[in-house]
Formats: sequence, structure tokens, C-alpha cells
Amino acid sequence: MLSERKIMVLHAIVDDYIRSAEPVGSRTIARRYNLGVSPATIRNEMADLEEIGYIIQPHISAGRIPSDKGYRFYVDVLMEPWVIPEQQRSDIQRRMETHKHEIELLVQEVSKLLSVLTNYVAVVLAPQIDLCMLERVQLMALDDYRVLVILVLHPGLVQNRIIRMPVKYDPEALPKISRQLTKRLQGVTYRDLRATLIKEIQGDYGELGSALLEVIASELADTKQEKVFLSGAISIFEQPEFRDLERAKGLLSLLEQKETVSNLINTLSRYSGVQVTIGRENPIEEIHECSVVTSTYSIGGEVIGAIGVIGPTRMEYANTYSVVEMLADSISEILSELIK
Amino acid sequence: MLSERKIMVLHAIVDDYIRSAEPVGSRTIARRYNLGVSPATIRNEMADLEEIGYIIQPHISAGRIPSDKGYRFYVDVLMEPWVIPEQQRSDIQRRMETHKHEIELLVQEVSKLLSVLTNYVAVVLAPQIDLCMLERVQLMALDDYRVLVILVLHPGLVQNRIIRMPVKYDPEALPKISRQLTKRLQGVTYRDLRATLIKEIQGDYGELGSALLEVIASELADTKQEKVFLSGAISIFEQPEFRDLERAKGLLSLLEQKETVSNLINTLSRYSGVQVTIGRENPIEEIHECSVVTSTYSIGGEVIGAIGVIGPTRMEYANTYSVVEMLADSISEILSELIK
DNA sequence: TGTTAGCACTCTAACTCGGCGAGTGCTAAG
DNA sequence: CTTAGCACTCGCCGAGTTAGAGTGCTAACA
Repeated sequence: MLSERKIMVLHAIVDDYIRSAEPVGSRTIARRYNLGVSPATIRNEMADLEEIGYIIQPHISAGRIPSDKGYRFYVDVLMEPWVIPEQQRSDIQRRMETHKHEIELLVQEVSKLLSVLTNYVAVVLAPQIDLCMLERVQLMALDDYRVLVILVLHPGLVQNRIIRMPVKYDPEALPKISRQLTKRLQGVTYRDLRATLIKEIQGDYGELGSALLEVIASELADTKQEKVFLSGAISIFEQPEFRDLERAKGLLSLLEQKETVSNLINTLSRYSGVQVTIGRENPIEEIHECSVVTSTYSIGGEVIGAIGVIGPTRMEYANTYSVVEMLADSISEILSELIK
Repeated sequence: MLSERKIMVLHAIVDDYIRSAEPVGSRTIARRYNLGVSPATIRNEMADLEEIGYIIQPHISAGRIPSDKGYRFYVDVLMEPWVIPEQQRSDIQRRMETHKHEIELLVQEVSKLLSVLTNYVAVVLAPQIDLCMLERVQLMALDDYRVLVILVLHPGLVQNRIIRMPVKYDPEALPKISRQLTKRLQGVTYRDLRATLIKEIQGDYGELGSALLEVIASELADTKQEKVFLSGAISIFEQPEFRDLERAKGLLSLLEQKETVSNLINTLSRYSGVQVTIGRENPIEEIHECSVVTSTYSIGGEVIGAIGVIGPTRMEYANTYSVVEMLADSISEILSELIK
């Protein structure tokens, strides 16, 4: 549909604009990317490209910039994958390995890496326990009143909570109740745990057991909000498009709403593989001038979290794409290794 | 040393400047705070106040603004404590109670409250486990290779980690080793845990025990960095002094360095009670134009964390002071309640 | 029919400049 | 000691100007 030359012109415009953040004029293209034609010819091509909506003229006496549609074409068709140098790859691997012992540290490290490697805002959603299935329940006596409840969830995540019984209890009874609970609750997702517990209160756990269940159920937070790790929020100030304070403020205040960010990344990474969402394709108005590159990561094949990068639509798509892809893969690998 | 009237003038300047962020002129003071004298008289007083360093003239044709020394005098002498309305007090209590079941959520909530109530940047350091003493060690078999290690620390904090043994092990042996370890490690601080473990490897834990100790020691993160919860970073844009992008950037990039922030708050909150640090009194250059109000919180009398607020030197000191004081007290109370 | 040079035109960004207003310090009188 | 009066300083704001970049159109050329 597009002539070879139009594609080359579009490619040149996108590349140049990503690099310089300045509207690209016909003369610049003729000079810098030698297409073998004069500026006048390029002007004609640009007029056509504008007509079909791939590029935009901010004002009449300026060059052109890509539209969302133009970026989309670039990402889908033109972009050449960027290969991360082996050296850097192993650096990254090494830095992640260092933190593999504690999931939160690992996730935080990934977030830092993402922002450093891309120079955009990085978002990492910590492994989501909501849909994890319970593998084991263990109750442990701490003292006359307090009990430590340990919940081991399927792909190797552990939750614990100290609860306080209203009356003294018999520590001897705990192992049996633990076994019973494990049997009953195995396979229940964390999300459904509370409801299930409430049903089970009527079960044959004895007086202590029922009391325990009641306390545990009441102590479990109703909805467990997903943890979000942000890095590089400051980097938006490096982008000329956020030199305008109002716009920067808009994005920053969005980023402070962890839940919104978490929902956003979850929504955008719905499909497997790396997803690129450009400008107005985004569901949130505040980032209609941003693009988001996301991917999911998994433990042992189960998708359990997501990572993403938020930057201006004028983003280094190729580079960002590769980095997101690689980090998502790495984190999956390391986490999966842990539970083997 | 200062005449009554000079104090009134200084008070007026600080109050007005905190409110308006505009240099305060003699006429304004005469009009707004009826001291019963004319602008000319006030000008003379202002000239004196400037001479002894309490106020500053940004440029010759502007009014005066307080200097760090002026703010210091205000905080130490003039400031009238702000009483938080009972209604608000109970609102806060209620919001905190909601999250008391999970320490991290609680801490995060406090951070949000701090920033909302003060309109400045809030920092909350999560309970520091480094100096907590071990109360109990419990090993739990997960499968043929993996062991769940649970460390219960003194004032009711729990750490856990899954470790993977290089060879199959005998789950039956775990309870005994748990008991032994608990006995030996009781009272050791988390910080010293690793070193102590390495020493203990030679102990009489049997082959499995020694192997376990070795793995645990190697899996414990060397230095546990303190968790920092920030809120309201966006609020700095509400402050006219940060309308200048460069300055805002400076502060924001400082805030992204969690470790620096954590050290800062730790240093400033060294003494008990609410501490106010003004402008150049701060150890970090980036916040020489900011003031920091901090306090510590504790569990059962042991100081275990700190909270703080960072804002421009032109800060609502009275209000901020009270809010920091109250939230620090509340969090101590709730946490102490938990371990009773 | 496609390409190119030339040219008039448009629009923005940056700069200059003068006037306005707020506030001061000084002086002299009360 | 206080105050009115006054000359002076300086930052801010808006208007006007200029330079520069880029365009679209037209006409000539291959």
C-alpha cells in the first residue's frame, strides 16, 4: 500500500524524531538520510503521509512528527530488533542473581535495571499471590496467646501472620490442626482463602480450632493489593516533552497512585509476550502522550507478575522492547529455578 | 535580647511568608498585623533584624524573608503547638487500625497519612530488623529438597526463607535441629546472625545440621537494607520554591536514592522526640533549602524505626510538628499492642 | 508523469525595551 | 523614638522586532 519510498521517508522521520525530539523537515531528511531525491520530492511524500495520518504537522511552519498511527506502523513493521550485547546481558544476569534470595529485593533490582537500561519509568509488579494455591498451613506456638500462622503457597511463596488468641490455648493441639487445615485448604487460592475459612469454622477442629479459624479469617486482609515497584520516575524530566511542568505533574501524580499503575500494567500485559501500547491506545487519559511496553513473567510456566516501561510516545522502541523482553525472561528463569 | 516588638515583627514575617511565599514588606506587616506602629518604624526594626541575621532581603527592592536562623528562632521560641482536632485524630486512628494486621501495609498507610496531612513529602522507615534479637528458629520440611526457615525476632517480626539442600535430607531431623538452633541463637541480633551461624557450623548438629547451617548462612543477605516508604513526592510541585524545574529535579532524584533518604532520616531522628532540622542544618546539600521534621517510633519501648517529613524551609512547622508527633505515637502504640 | 529549483509566505522562539509597581533607605520634622 | 515624605532600585510584564526554519505552490525540466 505504501510505496517503498514513503516507507523510507516515514522511517527517517520516526528515527530522527526519536533521536532529536524536534519536528523533522524535508531538508533534514534529504541531507541526513540519502534517499537520492531532493527536499521538494520528500515534501510531496510527506504531504501524502500526512494525508493518510502517519505524520502530523505541529504548526504550519514546522517539520513533521509521527502520529500514534505512524509509531504503530514503525513498531509493527519497520523496527529492527536491537540485540543486547553479550557483555551487558551477563552483567544483568549477575546483578539479578545477587538478589535472588529474596523475591522483593529481586523485583526491586529488576525495576532499577529496567529504568537504568531504558531511561524511562520502570514498573514491576511483584508476584501476585491472589491466584496462588495454598500448599500448606502451619501453625506455630509463640507464647501463651500468640500463634504464628504460616501459609505456603504453590509456586514457592510464603506468607505469615501473627495472631493473638483471646484466651490461653493449648500448644499441643496445633500440629493436628495444622495437618487438618492443610488437608482442607490445599488447592484453595489465596483470594478464596478467607471465604473458605469462614465456611470451615463449622468443621471438626474442636473448640480451639474453630476459635483459631475465626481469628485467622478476621485477620486476613480482605483484598491484598499488589505491590508495585517503581524506578526512574525522575527520568521523565530528561524528556523534552515533559519540560512542561503541568504535564510532568500529571504523569507523576498518576505514578503515585500505585493501584492505578498496577491495574494499567496488568491490563496492558494481558496477552503473552512483549506488548507495546502507543499514545491514545492507552486506557488512561493521563498517558495518552506516553507509550507503554510491558511483558509478563512467570514461575514454572504460571504467569505471576508483569513488568513495564512508561515513556513518551517518542520512545526508543527497539531498545526498550528488547530490554523488557530480556528482563522478563530473566526474572522468570531465576524464579523458576528457585522452586525446582 | 530581642525587644518585644522585634519579636512580633519577626513572628509576623515568618507567619506571613509561610502563608504567602512572597517576601514580606513593611507595609504589609503594618496593615495585616496591627502592631500599632507605622511602616517606617517596622522598616527600622527589619533593618535591625536583618543585621543580626534573622531575616534576608532577596533583592534590594523586595520585602524580607526569614533566614534559617529566623526559622530556628521561630521553631524554638515562637511556634505555638497546633492541636489536632479530635475528629481528625480518631479518623487517623481508625485508618491505621485497619492495616494493623500487616506491618508493611501499616507503615505504608502511615506514609500516606503523613503526606496527606502535611502536604509535604513523607518518609517512613519500616521497622529495622537488624538490631532485633532472634527469639526462635523453626525449620519446616517442604519437600525432598527444600526447607522453609522461619526466624521469629524479638518484638514480633518474622522473617522466612526457602532454602534448597544439595541432597535429599531427612525431614524427621528438622525438629531437633530447630530446637538446638533456637537455643543457641536466642538473643543474637539479626545483623550478627550470619557470623554466628558460620561459627556454629562446627557444632554438634550432625551432618544434616551442618549442611543446613551452611546453606542458611550463604542465603542470608549480607546487609539488609532498610525499607523506605515515600509518599507525596508530587506535592513538592505545589510549593512555589520548586517551580524551578532544576531544583525540583534535584530533590526528586535525591528521593529516588532510598538508601540516602533512609540514612538521612536515621541520622536526623537520632535523639528522641520530634526533631526539626532547618535548611543548611541538614547534612545533605540537596536539601539545604528544605526542612525535615522527624521522629522515631518504637515497639514496647525499643526504638525500631523513624518517620519524617521533608518540605521547603518555608514550612508549616507547627502543623507538621504535631502531625509527625501524633503519627509516631500512634504507630508505636499500635505496634506495641500487637506484641502484648 | 514524476522530479526539482525557486520563491513568497507563515509561524515560532528569542530578544529588546520601556513602563509599572512594590519596597526600600534616608532625611527631616514632630 | 516615631513618622511622613521622597528619591531610588529592581524585578516583572507586555509590545514590538527580528531571525530562522519550513512549507506549499508554480513553473521548468527529464
